[in-house]
Amino acid sequence: MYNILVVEDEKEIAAAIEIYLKNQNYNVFKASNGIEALKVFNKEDIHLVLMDIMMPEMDGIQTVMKIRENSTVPVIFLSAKSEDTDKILGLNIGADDYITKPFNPLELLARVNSCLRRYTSYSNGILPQDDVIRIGGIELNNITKEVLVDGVPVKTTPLEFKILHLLMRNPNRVFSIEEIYEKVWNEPAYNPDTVTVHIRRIREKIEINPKEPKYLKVVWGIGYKFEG
Amino acid sequence: MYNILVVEDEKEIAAAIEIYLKNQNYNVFKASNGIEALKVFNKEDIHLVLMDIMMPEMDGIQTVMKIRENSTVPVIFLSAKSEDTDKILGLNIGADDYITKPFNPLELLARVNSCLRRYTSYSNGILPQDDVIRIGGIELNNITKEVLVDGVPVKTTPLEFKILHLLMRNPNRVFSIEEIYEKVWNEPAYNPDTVTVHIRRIREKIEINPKEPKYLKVVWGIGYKFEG
DNA sequence: TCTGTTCTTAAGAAATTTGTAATAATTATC
DNA sequence: GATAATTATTACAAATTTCTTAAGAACAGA
Repeated sequence: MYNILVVEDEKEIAAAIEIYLKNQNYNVFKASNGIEALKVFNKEDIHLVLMDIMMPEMDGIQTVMKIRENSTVPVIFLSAKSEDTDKILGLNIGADDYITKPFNPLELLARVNSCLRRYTSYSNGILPQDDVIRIGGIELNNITKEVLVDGVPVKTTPLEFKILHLLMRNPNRVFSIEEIYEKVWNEPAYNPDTVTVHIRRIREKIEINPKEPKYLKVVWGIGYKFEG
Repeated sequence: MYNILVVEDEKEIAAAIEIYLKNQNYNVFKASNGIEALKVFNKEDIHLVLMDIMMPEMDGIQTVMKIRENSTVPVIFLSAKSEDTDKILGLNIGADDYITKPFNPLELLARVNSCLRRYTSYSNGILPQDDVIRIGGIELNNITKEVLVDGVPVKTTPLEFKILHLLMRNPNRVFSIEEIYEKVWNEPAYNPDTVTVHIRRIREKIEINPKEPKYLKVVWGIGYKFEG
Protein backbone atom coordinates (compact mmCIF):
# COMPACT_ATOMS: atom_id res chain seq x y z
CA MET A 1 0.00 0.00 0.00
CA TYR A 2 1.53 3.25 -1.11
CA ASN A 3 1.16 6.63 0.53
CA ILE A 4 0.71 9.55 -1.81
CA LEU A 5 0.87 13.15 -0.73
CA VAL A 6 -1.31 15.47 -2.79
CA VAL A 7 -0.33 19.12 -2.48
CA GLU A 8 -2.99 21.27 -4.08
CA ASP A 9 -4.69 24.42 -2.90
CA GLU A 10 -7.80 24.06 -5.00
CA LYS A 11 -10.02 21.88 -2.88
CA GLU A 12 -12.11 20.51 -5.72
CA ILE A 13 -9.17 19.30 -7.73
CA ALA A 14 -7.59 17.81 -4.64
CA ALA A 15 -10.80 15.97 -3.84
CA ALA A 16 -11.07 14.63 -7.37
CA ILE A 17 -7.50 13.36 -7.36
CA GLU A 18 -8.09 11.77 -4.01
CA ILE A 19 -11.02 9.80 -5.36
CA TYR A 20 -9.07 8.48 -8.33
CA LEU A 21 -6.12 7.45 -6.19
CA LYS A 22 -8.21 5.82 -3.49
CA ASN A 23 -9.98 3.84 -6.17
CA GLN A 24 -6.62 2.39 -7.09
CA ASN A 25 -5.95 1.49 -3.49
CA TYR A 26 -3.49 4.25 -2.72
CA ASN A 27 -3.41 5.98 0.63
CA VAL A 28 -3.89 9.69 0.18
CA PHE A 29 -2.56 12.50 2.35
CA LYS A 30 -3.52 16.04 1.49
CA ALA A 31 -1.92 19.43 2.00
CA SER A 32 -3.08 22.76 0.66
CA ASN A 33 0.23 24.63 0.85
CA GLY A 34 3.96 24.04 0.98
CA ILE A 35 4.43 24.42 4.71
CA GLU A 36 1.66 21.99 5.45
CA ALA A 37 3.13 19.63 2.85
CA LEU A 38 6.51 19.59 4.56
CA LYS A 39 4.90 18.82 7.88
CA VAL A 40 2.99 15.88 6.49
CA PHE A 41 6.01 14.70 4.55
CA ASN A 42 8.22 14.67 7.62
CA LYS A 43 5.64 12.82 9.64
CA GLU A 44 4.37 10.19 7.23
CA ASP A 45 6.18 7.66 5.12
CA ILE A 46 5.34 9.17 1.74
CA HIS A 47 6.11 7.19 -1.40
CA LEU A 48 5.17 9.76 -3.99
CA VAL A 49 4.27 13.46 -4.09
CA LEU A 50 1.80 15.06 -6.46
CA MET A 51 2.63 18.75 -6.29
CA ASP A 52 0.78 21.73 -7.68
CA ILE A 53 3.17 24.46 -8.79
CA MET A 54 1.00 27.50 -8.25
CA MET A 55 0.26 27.89 -4.59
CA PRO A 56 0.01 30.75 -2.09
CA GLU A 57 3.06 31.44 0.13
CA MET A 58 5.63 28.78 -0.61
CA ASP A 59 5.22 27.56 -4.19
CA GLY A 60 5.55 24.01 -5.44
CA ILE A 61 9.08 24.31 -6.70
CA GLN A 62 10.37 25.80 -3.47
CA THR A 63 8.61 23.07 -1.57
CA VAL A 64 10.20 20.35 -3.67
CA MET A 65 13.61 21.92 -3.16
CA LYS A 66 13.02 21.70 0.57
CA ILE A 67 11.96 18.09 0.25
CA ARG A 68 15.01 17.35 -1.88
CA GLU A 69 17.27 18.47 0.95
CA ASN A 70 16.86 15.13 2.56
CA SER A 71 14.79 12.91 0.36
CA THR A 72 14.70 11.50 -3.13
CA VAL A 73 11.00 10.67 -3.09
CA PRO A 74 9.48 10.76 -6.58
CA VAL A 75 7.63 13.97 -7.36
CA ILE A 76 5.10 14.64 -10.10
CA PHE A 77 4.23 18.25 -10.77
CA LEU A 78 0.75 19.46 -11.63
CA SER A 79 0.33 22.79 -13.30
CA ALA A 80 -2.00 24.95 -15.28
CA LYS A 81 0.95 26.51 -17.05
CA SER A 82 2.07 24.55 -20.03
CA GLU A 83 5.07 26.55 -21.10
CA ASP A 84 8.09 24.42 -21.77
CA THR A 85 10.33 26.48 -19.54
CA ASP A 86 8.27 25.59 -16.55
CA LYS A 87 8.46 21.95 -17.43
CA ILE A 88 12.21 22.06 -17.62
CA LEU A 89 12.53 23.99 -14.42
CA GLY A 90 10.43 21.39 -12.71
CA LEU A 91 12.35 18.44 -14.05
CA ASN A 92 15.75 19.85 -13.26
CA ILE A 93 15.16 20.25 -9.58
CA GLY A 94 14.45 16.56 -9.49
CA ALA A 95 10.86 16.14 -10.43
CA ASP A 96 10.03 12.84 -12.00
CA ASP A 97 7.17 13.85 -14.22
CA TYR A 98 4.94 16.69 -15.12
CA ILE A 99 1.25 16.89 -15.92
CA THR A 100 -0.54 19.96 -17.21
CA LYS A 101 -4.06 20.80 -16.10
CA PRO A 102 -6.65 20.00 -17.16
CA PHE A 103 -5.54 16.40 -17.18
CA ASN A 104 -7.13 13.10 -17.97
CA PRO A 105 -7.52 11.14 -14.71
CA LEU A 106 -6.42 7.94 -16.42
CA GLU A 107 -3.24 9.60 -17.52
CA LEU A 108 -2.64 10.79 -14.00
CA LEU A 109 -3.02 7.26 -12.71
CA ALA A 110 -0.81 5.81 -15.41
CA ARG A 111 1.95 8.24 -14.56
CA VAL A 112 1.63 7.58 -10.86
CA ASN A 113 1.85 3.85 -11.49
CA SER A 114 4.77 4.24 -13.82
CA CYS A 115 6.62 6.40 -11.35
CA LEU A 116 6.11 4.07 -8.43
CA ARG A 117 7.06 1.03 -10.49
CA ARG A 118 10.43 2.53 -11.18
CA TYR A 119 11.09 3.00 -7.52
CA THR A 120 10.07 -0.41 -6.35
CA SER A 121 11.54 -2.81 -8.86
CA TYR A 122 14.47 -4.75 -7.56
CA SER A 123 17.30 -3.39 -9.59
CA ASN A 124 16.72 0.28 -9.91
CA GLY A 125 14.92 1.46 -6.82
CA ILE A 126 18.15 2.92 -5.59
CA LEU A 127 18.99 6.50 -6.16
CA PRO A 128 22.66 7.35 -6.31
CA GLN A 129 22.43 10.87 -4.97
CA ASP A 130 23.33 10.68 -1.33
CA ASP A 131 23.63 6.96 -0.91
CA VAL A 132 27.31 7.06 -0.13
CA ILE A 133 28.90 10.04 1.54
CA ARG A 134 32.59 10.10 2.28
CA ILE A 135 34.16 12.94 4.23
CA GLY A 136 37.64 12.59 5.61
CA GLY A 137 38.03 9.11 7.00
CA ILE A 138 34.30 8.66 7.52
CA GLU A 139 32.14 6.89 4.98
CA LEU A 140 28.39 6.59 5.37
CA ASN A 141 26.43 4.21 3.17
CA ASN A 142 22.71 4.82 3.20
CA ILE A 143 21.86 1.55 1.46
CA THR A 144 23.78 -0.83 3.65
CA LYS A 145 23.35 1.53 6.61
CA GLU A 146 27.01 1.05 7.27
CA VAL A 147 29.46 3.54 8.67
CA LEU A 148 33.15 3.06 8.02
CA VAL A 149 35.80 4.84 10.05
CA ASP A 150 39.08 4.66 8.18
CA GLY A 151 37.69 1.63 6.40
CA VAL A 152 36.66 -0.12 9.58
CA PRO A 153 32.92 -0.77 9.96
CA VAL A 154 31.30 0.70 13.03
CA LYS A 155 27.90 -0.25 14.38
CA THR A 156 25.45 2.62 14.75
CA THR A 157 21.91 2.67 16.08
CA PRO A 158 19.12 3.95 13.83
CA LEU A 159 19.01 7.35 15.52
CA GLU A 160 22.75 7.76 15.51
CA PHE A 161 22.78 6.94 11.83
CA LYS A 162 20.05 9.46 11.08
CA ILE A 163 21.81 12.24 12.95
CA LEU A 164 25.13 11.48 11.30
CA HIS A 165 23.46 11.31 7.92
CA LEU A 166 21.84 14.70 8.41
CA LEU A 167 25.12 16.33 9.40
CA MET A 168 27.23 14.62 6.75
CA ARG A 169 24.77 15.51 4.02
CA ASN A 170 25.41 19.13 4.90
CA PRO A 171 29.08 19.28 5.80
CA ASN A 172 30.16 22.41 7.66
CA ARG A 173 26.60 23.57 8.05
CA VAL A 174 25.78 24.21 11.67
CA PHE A 175 22.57 22.67 13.00
CA SER A 176 21.12 23.84 16.26
CA ILE A 177 20.10 21.18 18.73
CA GLU A 178 16.45 21.96 18.09
CA GLU A 179 16.95 21.70 14.36
CA ILE A 180 18.55 18.30 14.73
CA TYR A 181 15.76 17.17 16.97
CA GLU A 182 13.05 18.34 14.59
CA LYS A 183 14.67 16.89 11.49
CA VAL A 184 15.56 13.54 12.96
CA TRP A 185 12.62 12.90 15.26
CA ASN A 186 10.11 14.71 13.07
CA GLU A 187 8.53 16.41 16.04
CA PRO A 188 9.07 19.60 17.98
CA ALA A 189 12.12 19.58 20.19
CA TYR A 190 11.63 19.65 23.91
CA ASN A 191 14.62 18.01 25.53
CA PRO A 192 18.00 19.10 24.17
CA ASP A 193 19.80 16.61 26.42
CA THR A 194 18.63 13.81 24.22
CA VAL A 195 20.49 15.16 21.22
CA THR A 196 23.56 15.94 23.28
CA VAL A 197 23.75 12.39 24.51
CA HIS A 198 23.41 10.97 21.02
CA ILE A 199 26.11 13.30 19.75
CA ARG A 200 28.38 12.04 22.45
CA ARG A 201 27.66 8.43 21.52
CA ILE A 202 28.36 9.11 17.86
CA ARG A 203 31.63 10.78 18.75
CA GLU A 204 32.65 7.77 20.77
CA LYS A 205 32.19 5.66 17.67
CA ILE A 206 33.70 7.80 14.94
CA GLU A 207 36.25 9.99 16.67
CA ILE A 208 39.73 8.84 17.59
CA ASN A 209 39.65 11.14 20.58
CA PRO A 210 36.06 12.05 21.43
CA LYS A 211 37.24 14.80 23.76
CA GLU A 212 38.82 16.61 20.86
CA PRO A 213 36.54 15.79 17.98
CA LYS A 214 37.98 16.02 14.50
CA TYR A 215 34.70 15.67 12.64
CA LEU A 216 31.69 16.21 14.80
CA LYS A 217 32.37 19.66 16.20
CA VAL A 218 30.40 21.90 18.48
CA VAL A 219 29.91 25.56 17.58
CA TRP A 220 29.47 27.17 20.93
CA GLY A 221 26.04 28.58 21.59
CA ILE A 222 24.85 27.61 18.13
CA GLY A 223 24.93 23.91 17.53
CA TYR A 224 26.84 21.09 15.90
CA LYS A 225 28.39 20.56 12.52
CA PHE A 226 30.25 17.87 10.63
CA GLU A 227 33.51 19.39 9.55
CA GLY A 228 34.86 18.33 6.19
CA MET B 1 29.43 8.73 -20.66
CA TYR B 2 26.02 7.34 -21.49
CA ASN B 3 24.94 5.48 -24.58
CA ILE B 4 21.55 6.41 -25.94
CA LEU B 5 19.74 4.49 -28.62
CA VAL B 6 17.48 6.64 -30.78
CA VAL B 7 14.87 4.65 -32.68
CA GLU B 8 13.18 6.89 -35.22
CA ASP B 9 12.31 6.37 -38.86
CA GLU B 10 12.13 10.03 -39.81
CA LYS B 11 15.73 10.85 -40.64
CA GLU B 12 15.46 14.58 -39.98
CA ILE B 13 14.07 14.20 -36.54
CA ALA B 14 16.63 11.53 -35.71
CA ALA B 15 19.43 13.80 -36.85
CA ALA B 16 18.12 16.69 -34.80
CA ILE B 17 17.88 14.59 -31.68
CA GLU B 18 21.37 13.30 -32.28
CA ILE B 19 22.74 16.83 -32.34
CA TYR B 20 21.06 17.79 -29.10
CA LEU B 21 22.25 14.67 -27.32
CA LYS B 22 25.82 14.88 -28.61
CA ASN B 23 25.96 18.46 -27.42
CA GLN B 24 25.28 17.16 -23.96
CA ASN B 25 28.06 14.61 -24.28
CA TYR B 26 25.91 11.58 -24.81
CA ASN B 27 26.89 8.79 -27.18
CA VAL B 28 24.21 8.25 -29.78
CA PHE B 29 23.30 5.06 -31.61
CA LYS B 30 20.59 5.20 -34.23
CA ALA B 31 18.09 2.73 -35.61
CA SER B 32 15.28 3.38 -38.05
CA ASN B 33 13.08 0.42 -37.20
CA GLY B 34 12.38 -2.06 -34.45
CA ILE B 35 14.40 -4.96 -35.82
CA GLU B 36 17.44 -2.81 -36.28
CA ALA B 37 16.91 -1.38 -32.81
CA LEU B 38 16.96 -4.84 -31.23
CA LYS B 39 20.18 -5.69 -33.04
CA VAL B 40 21.91 -2.55 -31.82
CA PHE B 41 20.51 -3.00 -28.34
CA ASN B 42 21.83 -6.53 -28.04
CA LYS B 43 25.24 -5.54 -29.28
CA GLU B 44 25.89 -2.26 -27.46
CA ASP B 45 25.69 -1.36 -23.82
CA ILE B 46 22.70 0.96 -24.07
CA HIS B 47 21.76 3.11 -21.08
CA LEU B 48 18.59 4.68 -22.38
CA VAL B 49 16.26 4.22 -25.35
CA LEU B 50 14.38 7.02 -27.12
CA MET B 51 11.70 5.22 -29.07
CA ASP B 52 9.35 6.50 -31.72
CA ILE B 53 5.99 4.77 -31.58
CA MET B 54 4.93 4.99 -35.20
CA MET B 55 7.31 2.97 -37.31
CA PRO B 56 7.04 0.61 -40.27
CA GLU B 57 7.04 -3.14 -39.60
CA MET B 58 7.57 -3.62 -35.89
CA ASP B 59 6.21 -0.62 -34.01
CA GLY B 60 7.73 1.02 -30.99
CA ILE B 61 5.55 -0.64 -28.43
CA GLN B 62 6.23 -4.12 -29.77
CA THR B 63 9.91 -3.33 -29.79
CA VAL B 64 9.91 -2.20 -26.19
CA MET B 65 8.05 -5.34 -25.20
CA LYS B 66 10.82 -7.37 -26.81
CA ILE B 67 13.45 -5.32 -25.01
CA ARG B 68 11.59 -5.72 -21.75
CA GLU B 69 11.89 -9.49 -21.98
CA ASN B 70 15.38 -9.29 -20.65
CA SER B 71 16.16 -5.74 -19.75
CA THR B 72 14.89 -2.92 -17.60
CA VAL B 73 16.68 -0.21 -19.51
CA PRO B 74 14.85 3.12 -19.26
CA VAL B 75 12.70 3.93 -22.28
CA ILE B 76 11.26 7.27 -23.33
CA PHE B 77 8.61 7.21 -26.04
CA LEU B 78 8.33 9.80 -28.78
CA SER B 79 5.10 10.16 -30.64
CA ALA B 80 3.11 12.38 -32.90
CA LYS B 81 -0.06 11.00 -31.42
CA SER B 82 -1.12 12.82 -28.34
CA GLU B 83 -4.20 10.88 -27.43
CA ASP B 84 -4.26 9.87 -23.82
CA THR B 85 -4.87 6.23 -24.56
CA ASP B 86 -1.55 5.98 -26.33
CA LYS B 87 0.22 7.57 -23.45
CA ILE B 88 -1.26 5.11 -21.05
CA LEU B 89 -0.45 2.18 -23.26
CA GLY B 90 3.12 3.36 -23.50
CA LEU B 91 3.55 3.87 -19.80
CA ASN B 92 2.01 0.57 -18.84
CA ILE B 93 4.39 -1.59 -20.80
CA GLY B 94 7.20 -0.12 -18.84
CA ALA B 95 8.12 3.12 -20.50
CA ASP B 96 9.62 5.69 -18.21
CA ASP B 97 8.39 8.79 -19.92
CA TYR B 98 6.54 10.04 -22.93
CA ILE B 99 7.07 13.05 -25.13
CA THR B 100 4.72 14.17 -27.87
CA LYS B 101 6.00 15.64 -31.10
CA PRO B 102 6.67 18.39 -31.78
CA PHE B 103 8.76 18.70 -28.64
CA ASN B 104 11.02 21.32 -27.21
CA PRO B 105 14.61 20.02 -27.40
CA LEU B 106 15.36 21.35 -23.96
CA GLU B 107 12.45 19.42 -22.59
CA LEU B 108 13.75 16.30 -24.27
CA LEU B 109 17.14 16.78 -22.65
CA ALA B 110 15.63 17.52 -19.28
CA ARG B 111 13.64 14.30 -19.45
CA VAL B 112 16.63 12.27 -20.55
CA ASN B 113 18.70 13.66 -17.70
CA SER B 114 15.93 13.08 -15.21
CA CYS B 115 15.53 9.50 -16.39
CA LEU B 116 19.22 8.65 -16.33
CA ARG B 117 19.76 10.19 -12.93
CA ARG B 118 17.95 7.36 -11.27
CA TYR B 119 19.51 4.55 -13.22
CA THR B 120 23.14 5.17 -12.48
CA SER B 121 23.46 2.54 -9.81
CA TYR B 122 23.31 -0.27 -12.34
CA SER B 123 25.10 1.16 -15.32
CA ASN B 124 23.30 -0.67 -18.07
CA GLY B 125 19.85 -0.99 -16.57
CA ILE B 126 19.99 -4.73 -17.04
CA LEU B 127 19.27 -6.92 -14.10
CA PRO B 128 22.43 -8.53 -12.88
CA GLN B 129 22.74 -12.15 -13.88
CA ASP B 130 21.02 -13.90 -11.06
CA ASP B 131 20.68 -17.48 -12.17
CA VAL B 132 23.44 -18.50 -9.83
CA ILE B 133 24.51 -16.33 -6.97
CA ARG B 134 27.40 -17.33 -4.78
CA ILE B 135 28.32 -15.31 -1.72
CA GLY B 136 30.67 -16.74 0.83
CA GLY B 137 29.79 -20.37 1.35
CA ILE B 138 26.23 -19.93 0.15
CA GLU B 139 25.23 -20.71 -3.41
CA LEU B 140 21.75 -20.09 -4.68
CA ASN B 141 20.62 -21.48 -8.02
CA ASN B 142 17.54 -19.76 -9.34
CA ILE B 143 16.93 -22.32 -12.07
CA THR B 144 17.07 -25.49 -10.02
CA LYS B 145 15.89 -23.59 -6.91
CA GLU B 146 18.66 -25.23 -5.01
CA VAL B 147 20.64 -23.77 -2.15
CA LEU B 148 24.09 -25.07 -1.31
CA VAL B 149 25.75 -24.35 2.01
CA ASP B 150 29.46 -25.06 1.69
CA GLY B 151 28.59 -27.33 -1.20
CA VAL B 152 25.96 -29.25 0.74
CA PRO B 153 22.42 -28.98 -0.63
CA VAL B 154 19.82 -27.62 1.74
CA LYS B 155 16.08 -27.85 1.31
CA THR B 156 14.26 -24.54 1.35
CA THR B 157 10.55 -23.78 1.07
CA PRO B 158 9.38 -21.52 -1.75
CA LEU B 159 9.02 -18.50 0.49
CA GLU B 160 12.34 -19.05 2.14
CA PHE B 161 13.93 -19.25 -1.26
CA LYS B 162 12.32 -16.03 -2.43
CA ILE B 163 13.41 -14.12 0.62
CA LEU B 164 16.94 -15.44 0.37
CA HIS B 165 17.01 -14.65 -3.31
CA LEU B 166 15.90 -11.07 -2.74
CA LEU B 167 18.54 -10.49 -0.11
CA MET B 168 21.35 -12.26 -1.96
CA ARG B 169 20.64 -10.38 -5.16
CA ASN B 170 21.30 -7.20 -3.24
CA PRO B 171 24.10 -8.13 -0.91
CA ASN B 172 24.67 -5.72 1.95
CA ARG B 173 21.61 -3.73 1.10
CA VAL B 174 19.31 -3.44 4.07
CA PHE B 175 15.67 -4.31 3.54
CA SER B 176 13.08 -3.37 6.10
CA ILE B 177 10.65 -6.05 7.15
CA GLU B 178 7.87 -4.30 5.26
CA GLU B 179 9.99 -4.06 2.17
CA ILE B 180 10.69 -7.78 2.29
CA TYR B 181 7.04 -8.53 2.74
CA GLU B 182 5.95 -6.34 -0.13
CA LYS B 183 8.58 -7.60 -2.52
CA VAL B 184 8.21 -11.28 -1.74
CA TRP B 185 4.47 -11.54 -1.17
CA ASN B 186 3.56 -8.82 -3.65
CA GLU B 187 1.05 -7.32 -1.30
CA PRO B 188 1.07 -4.71 1.43
CA ALA B 189 2.75 -5.80 4.61
CA TYR B 190 0.64 -6.14 7.69
CA ASN B 191 2.25 -8.69 9.96
CA PRO B 192 5.98 -8.31 10.43
CA ASP B 193 6.13 -11.47 12.52
CA THR B 194 5.71 -13.57 9.43
CA VAL B 195 8.92 -12.28 7.95
CA THR B 196 10.75 -12.57 11.23
CA VAL B 197 9.86 -16.21 11.54
CA HIS B 198 10.96 -17.01 8.01
CA ILE B 199 14.23 -15.23 8.59
CA ARG B 200 14.80 -17.39 11.61
CA ARG B 201 14.13 -20.54 9.62
CA ILE B 202 16.46 -19.50 6.86
CA ARG B 203 19.15 -18.84 9.42
CA GLU B 204 18.63 -22.28 10.86
CA LYS B 205 19.32 -23.74 7.44
CA ILE B 206 22.21 -21.65 6.19
CA GLU B 207 24.00 -20.47 9.31
CA ILE B 208 26.46 -22.58 11.26
CA ASN B 209 25.38 -20.79 14.42
CA PRO B 210 21.97 -19.16 13.91
CA LYS B 211 22.39 -17.17 17.11
CA GLU B 212 25.38 -15.41 15.62
CA PRO B 213 24.57 -15.22 11.96
CA LYS B 214 27.46 -14.82 9.57
CA TYR B 215 25.37 -14.05 6.51
CA LEU B 216 21.83 -13.08 7.31
CA LYS B 217 22.31 -10.18 9.65
CA VAL B 218 19.90 -7.88 11.38
CA VAL B 219 20.45 -4.15 11.28
CA TRP B 220 18.75 -3.06 14.42
CA GLY B 221 15.73 -0.87 13.98
CA ILE B 222 16.11 -0.96 10.21
CA GLY B 223 15.87 -4.43 8.76
CA TYR B 224 17.83 -7.38 7.47
CA LYS B 225 20.65 -7.77 5.00
CA PHE B 226 22.72 -10.53 3.46
CA GLU B 227 26.30 -9.71 4.22
CA GLY B 228 28.86 -10.61 1.65
C1' DT C 1 -10.09 -37.37 1.51
C1' DC C 2 -5.96 -38.07 3.78
C1' DT C 3 -1.27 -36.86 4.77
C1' DG C 4 2.65 -34.35 5.15
C1' DT C 5 4.57 -29.97 4.35
C1' DT C 6 4.51 -25.07 4.53
C1' DC C 7 2.84 -20.84 6.34
C1' DT C 8 0.77 -17.70 9.76
C1' DT C 9 -0.23 -16.11 14.21
C1' DA C 10 0.63 -15.16 18.89
C1' DA C 11 2.92 -14.55 23.14
C1' DG C 12 6.66 -14.34 26.22
C1' DA C 13 11.79 -13.91 26.47
C1' DA C 14 15.87 -11.69 25.19
C1' DA C 15 18.49 -8.14 23.32
C1' DT C 16 19.23 -3.50 21.95
C1' DT C 17 18.24 1.16 21.71
C1' DT C 18 16.60 5.41 23.56
C1' DG C 19 15.39 8.87 27.11
C1' DT C 20 16.18 10.96 31.55
C1' DA C 21 18.33 13.12 35.11
C1' DA C 22 22.06 14.25 37.93
C1' DT C 23 26.70 15.85 37.92
C1' DA C 24 30.96 17.49 35.82
C1' DA C 25 33.44 20.20 32.65
C1' DT C 26 33.95 23.96 29.52
C1' DT C 27 33.26 28.49 27.53
C1' DA C 28 31.80 33.30 27.44
C1' DT C 29 30.88 37.57 29.85
C1' DC C 30 31.35 40.77 33.27
C1' DG D 1 38.35 35.37 38.88
C1' DA D 2 33.35 34.87 39.59
C1' DT D 3 29.17 33.83 37.42
C1' DA D 4 25.97 32.16 34.17
C1' DA D 5 25.14 29.61 30.24
C1' DT D 6 26.21 25.81 27.45
C1' DT D 7 27.92 21.34 26.52
C1' DA D 8 29.93 16.67 28.19
C1' DT D 9 29.65 12.54 30.74
C1' DT D 10 27.61 8.83 33.14
C1' DA D 11 24.51 5.39 34.70
C1' DC D 12 20.19 3.51 34.88
C1' DA D 13 15.25 3.03 33.66
C1' DA D 14 12.01 2.73 29.99
C1' DA D 15 10.72 1.67 25.47
C1' DT D 16 11.28 -0.68 21.36
C1' DT D 17 12.68 -4.31 18.39
C1' DT D 18 13.95 -8.84 17.48
C1' DC D 19 14.17 -13.83 18.76
C1' DT D 20 12.23 -18.08 19.89
C1' DT D 21 8.82 -21.39 20.34
C1' DA D 22 4.77 -23.78 19.42
C1' DA D 23 0.15 -24.52 17.87
C1' DG D 24 -2.99 -24.73 14.36
C1' DA D 25 -4.50 -23.08 9.63
C1' DA D 26 -3.77 -23.43 4.84
C1' DC D 27 -2.14 -25.84 1.07
C1' DA D 28 -0.59 -29.39 -2.24
C1' DG D 29 0.07 -34.09 -3.73
C1' DA D 30 -1.19 -38.81 -3.56
